[in-house]
Formats: sequence, structure tokens, C-alpha cells
Amino acid sequence: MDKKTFYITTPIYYPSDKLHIGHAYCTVAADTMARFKRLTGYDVMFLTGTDEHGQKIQRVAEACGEAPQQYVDKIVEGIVKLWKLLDISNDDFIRTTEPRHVKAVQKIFKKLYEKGDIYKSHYEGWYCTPCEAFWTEHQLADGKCPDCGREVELTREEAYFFRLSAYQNRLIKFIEETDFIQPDSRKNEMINNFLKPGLDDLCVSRTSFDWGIPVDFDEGHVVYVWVDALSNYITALGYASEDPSKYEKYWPADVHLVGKEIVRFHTIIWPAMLMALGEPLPKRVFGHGWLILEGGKMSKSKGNVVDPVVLAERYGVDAIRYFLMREMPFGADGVFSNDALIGRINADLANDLGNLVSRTVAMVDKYFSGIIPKPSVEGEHDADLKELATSTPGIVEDYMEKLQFSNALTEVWKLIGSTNKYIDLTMPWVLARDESKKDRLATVIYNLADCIRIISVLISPFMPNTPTLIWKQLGMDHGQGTGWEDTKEFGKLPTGVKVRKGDIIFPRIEQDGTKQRKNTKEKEESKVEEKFISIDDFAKVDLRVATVLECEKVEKSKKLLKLRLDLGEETRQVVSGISEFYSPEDLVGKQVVIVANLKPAKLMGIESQGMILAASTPGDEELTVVTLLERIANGSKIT
RNA sequence: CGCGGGGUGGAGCAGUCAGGUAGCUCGUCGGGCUCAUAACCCGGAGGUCGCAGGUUCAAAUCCUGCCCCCGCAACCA
Repeated sequence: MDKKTFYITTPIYYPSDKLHIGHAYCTVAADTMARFKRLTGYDVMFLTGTDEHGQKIQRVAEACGEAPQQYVDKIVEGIVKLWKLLDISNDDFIRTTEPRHVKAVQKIFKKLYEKGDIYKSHYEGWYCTPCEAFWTEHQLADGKCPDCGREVELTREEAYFFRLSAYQNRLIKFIEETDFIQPDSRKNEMINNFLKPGLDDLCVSRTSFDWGIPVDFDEGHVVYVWVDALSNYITALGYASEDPSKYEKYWPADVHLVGKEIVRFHTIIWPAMLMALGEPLPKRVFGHGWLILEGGKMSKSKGNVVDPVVLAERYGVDAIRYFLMREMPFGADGVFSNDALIGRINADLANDLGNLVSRTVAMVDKYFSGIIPKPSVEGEHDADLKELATSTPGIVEDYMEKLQFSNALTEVWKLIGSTNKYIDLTMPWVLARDESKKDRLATVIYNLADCIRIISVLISPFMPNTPTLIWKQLGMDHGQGTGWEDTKEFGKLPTGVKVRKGDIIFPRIEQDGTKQRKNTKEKEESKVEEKFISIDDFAKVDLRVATVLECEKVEKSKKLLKLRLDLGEETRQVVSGISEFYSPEDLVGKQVVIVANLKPAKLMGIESQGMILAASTPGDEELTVVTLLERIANGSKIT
């Protein structure tokens, strides 16, 4: 008898830059679900990957002076490494540049064309030549390019269209009548915002760039990235290939996990494509929330570290995974902050769970020479604890089914709390003083250890490394009472085995203001050193005096001013985020200080060749540009 | 009137759909205990549920209006 299957996917990520904690969030969630399903007896297919085509990648690669493929190869390598670091257990990793995907997409495109669901027509739009971008009428800002503010021209090019409009009514019916879109709030959003107003046919080919999958029957056209990208969910299974066995086995997907910003593509375009292909639709699309960084924005100066690699190295993989799954309900946005992370680690992992294991093992050591004793004498409080322990797995299953990771963990932590409380209620140290109560003591200790066994299995989908550490301490080898069904039964922990008090599983993280310290003295010293830089370090920064020649607000921007500066021998264009504090006329003619050897960067598509110095209060409530007491020749060096 | 999400003790959130004396985590204060990672257990203090009206015996919850925050919307160089 074949096992039931479960197919879960993450979005395929766009490798134009390094991934951040938000991507890790989604992937960890998918991994947790995949592990849970495997543990509960499913044949799981867990897919993630990268979406490597498109104009943006082509441009970024060009800017780095590399071929697109060369550029993405490098980034993808980092992504694969990141998933390995985070213990992601994906069964496959698809890249849209792989031949298996490219070939299948070409077949899909052709099939839809032959069926008449894709047809050739003309695309009309406003084209901005410098930006190489098309815009629709209402995307324009005052009739100009919304990106750069320059003139656009009406152009018309040949393109293929997908008959999305033909599927509108079927889609509305499907979405309204099923739980396809989750959570519900997103369902309403899709119906009200996109389906009810009516769907237009979708332009599914481009001729303005070539980093994409070529339409194999019409040279010059490449497949629109979303058609390309969405297809990954079936091409990875071998759809339209010589070996479709995985497709037959796993499709339709049980759940596509996606960020809320791409729910639209997954719940409208994707089902319509599948309807057109005559294939079954995925069962669920879950739009999860975002991690909002503390203070609303990412900022190096605020010191909120968001690189998942750094976090994992600093706090441990299991701790990060736990935090991501526990801190916020999966459907909603949540705030990510270092303080919250450390708070969770200390309160939940170190104090509650880690300490529970530690004190239990210590008592086995102390009272039974390290041998797990046999239980014999039942007492009050036992029944309550056992009832809670054996009923928790069922509750966890229900929450997991609904992808409510946070609630599932809350239930596990209720059990951890009750187990800690059981120690206070039974007071083993009192029992230990009375030799006649040795058997009762044995039972109490056994119950504690067996609860920890159950807990260790319940957390294993979330924290892949911790259970093994716990088992080692409890003297269990892998496989003894650690199956999912074993959690629903009390007494599966082997007796007579020796516990091994090991390292502390979750050390507390001490907090001193913003910095943590471990081995105090050394850290203190190095901190003092870090406070100072040498004169050579300072000399690396080339500070110059410059006069503002011209200054204008950057169109469509809240904060940016574009300035032209006179540095004596040259002029520079600098973009500065100070327009909330200065209007252009305030600055023209003033002398300012700029960092002249800063690596140029683009802000809103405008090159900035340096940085103007300004002083600001911590929350940026006030800001003032640095100026000079007396005028001095432009280009003068500041030392 | 672009759309959406939100405003609940000091912080972060649940409760709002199906009105009935406001709950959780952290913090704080006090107590207990000594098996444990200054931990664990118990208890207390602390709330005009954004504002103003309305419906109702009864409103955080339903209705109307308003204010504020955030995202969609790749902006701190």
C-alpha cells in the first residue's frame, strides 16, 4: 500500500541579490510542514528553487559586467548554502534556467498556443527608452515615466496574449466556493480587487529583452517571467517530460506557500493556466505575512541584523527557526527585532525547555545514580500531566493542518509549562529525604523524563537538531519512542538506561544594552579597542568641500534631493535623503562637506557619486547638513 | 474619496465574523522553593479597548463620521 503523498512548495526566489530573513521565514515554514508530514507518515515532496530570468537580472548582471547565467550561478550557490545552513530538507531544487524546466515551459507555451488560449496580437504601451520599460496608461506619472520622469513614447509591438479573461467566471466560482486561498482576508482581496473588476488578457511574451525562455516557434519572443516561473511547480515534477511519474504521483500540490505580495499570481494566473492545460488545480495557496523590521525599516545604523546567516551563526539554527515559527501568526505581519529574538530564546528555550531538561537529568543523576528508574507508585497530579501530554499531539496536528505554526508551538509550551509545574507540585527533593518514598520519587522522575520525550518529538519538525541533543541526555538512542504515534502514549521511554548530562542545550543570552557578552573580560577589552580607529583608518575617507550648484527634488520620492556639486576640479551628482528637512533653494550656493571617495550607487535609478555629511538625532526627527564656518576653495580636503 | 492591514495595561499580541463584568507572553512588584541555566512555581499592581456619536437591557465586538500608523509603491550612500 502506497503512502499518502504531500506536495508543498515555496516560491522560487529571484536571485538578483542575497536573500534576507523574509525568504528564510517562508522556507523554514515550508520545511517545518514538510518535516511534520514526513513524521506523520506521508510521502512528502518539498520543492524550492530560483526564478532566474527577466529583465532585471539581465540588467543587474550587465552592471556587474557579467553574463546573466554567470551572475545567477553565484547567487544561487549562496542560496543553496543558506538552506543547508538552516537545515532545509527540500527534496528538489529547481532553477528556471535548467534544461528540464526550459523544455517543459516551451511545450506548455506551445500547447496553449495550439489550443488557442494563447494568441498573437499587439501590445500597446508607453515606452521609456532610457529605462527600457513599458508602462500602461495609468502607471504613468503626469504622462511621464514613473521611474525617471522622462518623456515616454507610445509604442506597439507584436506579442502573445493568454486568454485570461475566458477563465474569469470559472475562477470566481472556484475561489468563492472553496478554501483555495488562505487566509480568508486574502481571498476577499482577490475577489474585490481583481476578479470582480474583470480580467484582461495577459501579455505573455516579450521582445524587448532576451534573458528568458525563447518561444521556440517564433524567434525574438521570450516567455513572460510569470508564466515561466509559475510553471516550475509542475516542471520540477517532470510534467511534459519523458518521465512524468513524479507528476502523476504528487500533483496537485497540497499547498503553495507564498508571500502576500504574490498571492495574485498564484490564485489567478496560475489556476487559469492549469485550467487551460486541463490539469488539476493546487489544493491551497497560503499567503503568509511579512517580517517587518523594528522601526519599520531596515537600517544598519539601528543595528538590527537581518542576514539569516549572521543570525544562525550567532544564536543557533534551531533558535532562529523556533523564533520565526513562534513569534507571529503565520498569516499576519510580524515585527522582527533582536530584542524579541533574544527574549524568546531566553524565556522559552533556555528557561522553560532547556532548564526543564537540565533539572530533570540532574535529578536522575542525583537520586538514581544516573539511571532512568522504573515508575511504580502513582500519585496525585500524575493523571493530569499524562492527560495533557498525550492529548497535546492531537491539538498540534489540528493547528499544523491549518498551518498555524505559532499556535501549535504555544500548545507544546503549555505542556512544557505544566511539566515544570509538576516538579513544584510533587517536590521530588522532599520525597528524596524519605527512603520509604523512593518508589514514588522514581515515578515522578520517570514521568518527567517521559514528558520530555514527548515534547522532544513534538518540536522536531520545528527544531531538527534539538531532539537529538535531548535524546542523548536521556540515554535514548534514536528510534525508541520517538515516532509521532509514540507521543500519544505514555511510558515509551526506556528505563534502566544511563542519562548523560551534557552541555547546556540553550544557554541564556545575556544582554547588556544592545551588546551581548560571553566571556566578560576578553570581550570588554576588545570592545575598548574597537572604540578607536587609527589615523590611517580616518585617512581612507576623502572628505572634501563642495558648493551646491543645482538642487532639485527627485520626482516621486519622499526623501531624496538630487544635487550638482562643484568640487573645484570636477562636478558631481549626489543624491541625498534630506528633502524632508531642506527644500532645494535652501541649499543652492551653500558649501557642504562630501565623502568624495564613496563607491557610487543608484538611488531610484539616479547615480549618486558621494555622500553629503549631515547630523541627525537618533530617530531622525531633526537633521542638519554640515557646513563650514568660512568659505574656502571648493575641493579643499578635510583632515 | 486608489486598495488593503492596523490602533486593546510599560512592550508585543489574542479577543471583533456569531454583543454579555477584558485574556496571553515579556517586563515590573511581592511571596514560595532549592532539583535546575540568577532558573522554576504562586500572587499582586497596572487598561478612558484611537476619538466622537448612534443602536441595544448590555458594545473592544454592530452602525455612522473622524484622527493616526503601516504596506501595496525596489528612496536614509
